[in-house]
Amino acid sequence: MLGADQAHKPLGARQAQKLRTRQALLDAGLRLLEHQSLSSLGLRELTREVGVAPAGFYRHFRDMGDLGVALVEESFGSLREMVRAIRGEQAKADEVIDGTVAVIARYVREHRPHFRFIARERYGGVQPVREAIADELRLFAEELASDLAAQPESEGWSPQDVRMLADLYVDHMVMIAIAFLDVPPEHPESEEDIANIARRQLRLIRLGRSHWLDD
Amino acid sequence: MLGADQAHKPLGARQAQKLRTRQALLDAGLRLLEHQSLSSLGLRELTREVGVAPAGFYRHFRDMGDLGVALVEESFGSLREMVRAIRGEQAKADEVIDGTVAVIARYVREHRPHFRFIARERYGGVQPVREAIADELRLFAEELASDLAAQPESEGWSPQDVRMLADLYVDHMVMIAIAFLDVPPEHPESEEDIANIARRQLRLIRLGRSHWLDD
DNA sequence: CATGTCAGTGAACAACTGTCATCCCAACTG
DNA sequence: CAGTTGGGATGACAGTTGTTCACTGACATG
Repeated sequence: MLGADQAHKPLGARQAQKLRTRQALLDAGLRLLEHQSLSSLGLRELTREVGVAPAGFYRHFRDMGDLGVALVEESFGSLREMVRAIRGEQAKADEVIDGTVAVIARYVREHRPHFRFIARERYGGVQPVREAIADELRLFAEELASDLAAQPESEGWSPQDVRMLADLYVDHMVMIAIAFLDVPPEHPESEEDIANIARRQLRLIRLGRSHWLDD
Repeated sequence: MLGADQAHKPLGARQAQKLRTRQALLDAGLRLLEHQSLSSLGLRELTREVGVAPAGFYRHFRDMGDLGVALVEESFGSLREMVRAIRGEQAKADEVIDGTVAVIARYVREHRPHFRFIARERYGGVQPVREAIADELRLFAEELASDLAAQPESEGWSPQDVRMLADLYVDHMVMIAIAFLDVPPEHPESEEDIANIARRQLRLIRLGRSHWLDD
């Protein structure tokens, strides 16, 4: 009755199976959502794909929006690794930009369905999912803002200006990731073109940043 | 059999009525799409709202995607006026930015359902609609690029760099418009906050532009 | 005035949808 | 080893969905 054990090692075979079905539902959902949006995904369509009775869905999720929120958390979970990778490396300005674009490209390459889902549902028809994505992105922007504020280039900047720069960066990084989504996975030759444009755009923003206090 | 008359004045009462129901379908669609996405909008749900038999829908559109594409054209039709308003005025740099943000705000205020539709379906589940939106935005970016290229600030710029700047501007203007979407129409007091952030972001991009060739 | 065109109708189709009460049986608990 | 728990299956419920069809009647045309 108390849910998962406090110690997470000895997971009963009972709840292990439950988690497996839950994960199967999430995986199948992500697969089906590659070519349609969440609001048009049917409960039976999903359970049919997994091989589970329709009623079994309710053992794991209240409704489709609930599953969508779970998918948001899963997506941003793997994105958080990407963020740490960017924040970790301290290097020259151009190297930071190159590394950022490379990490975005890698993330999209390795988590394509996840990010496609995020892009599609960011302004999609299911409100709780929209809000979950907005929350995650806001959290992302706040972390980036505190990083930027700690850098010497931000000396003399007001907190509001740092935040507006962070928002600009986050919005644009999402746009970059979406651009990477369009390159066909079978032959990623055009990926370098997109990366080139993205790098120049980020460089232009950085240039604007370094002259912000020029008067 | 030849469709509409070449002279568009003497419109038969017959086809006038047809256009009226077609417009009624588009209007009702836009209304219903305010809180859901196109892929979840049902054909019967729409015809019921208009007061037309379900089969009557096919007299005007092949399917829902077809109606969606028509809505895209309608949306960008009113947006084109906004673009002309921005391109028309020639003024100091800061005034251009202020005017741009103001025009975006006005467009969203006056065509809120149209733009909400665009934002939701830009990466939504219906492929033809996605492509129609992408085409319109690409056209927009090309026009903006030719405008930018004609300005003295672009001297020495490669066409590719002008285009990457135009893409950056277009993407960000869309983000600004989406931000305006979230302000409640009943009391638009927070609109000025969003406008302030948007102006500073555009100013930062312009700053980067003016130092692009600095070395 | 007669004829044909065609936007819109109403009925019927098969397939699908979310939801529920119920039972089953493997896995846990003491 | 008994008893309880709970994930999953079953089958049925009442609606809804998109699509097709023959049709009607107001308009347009010759």
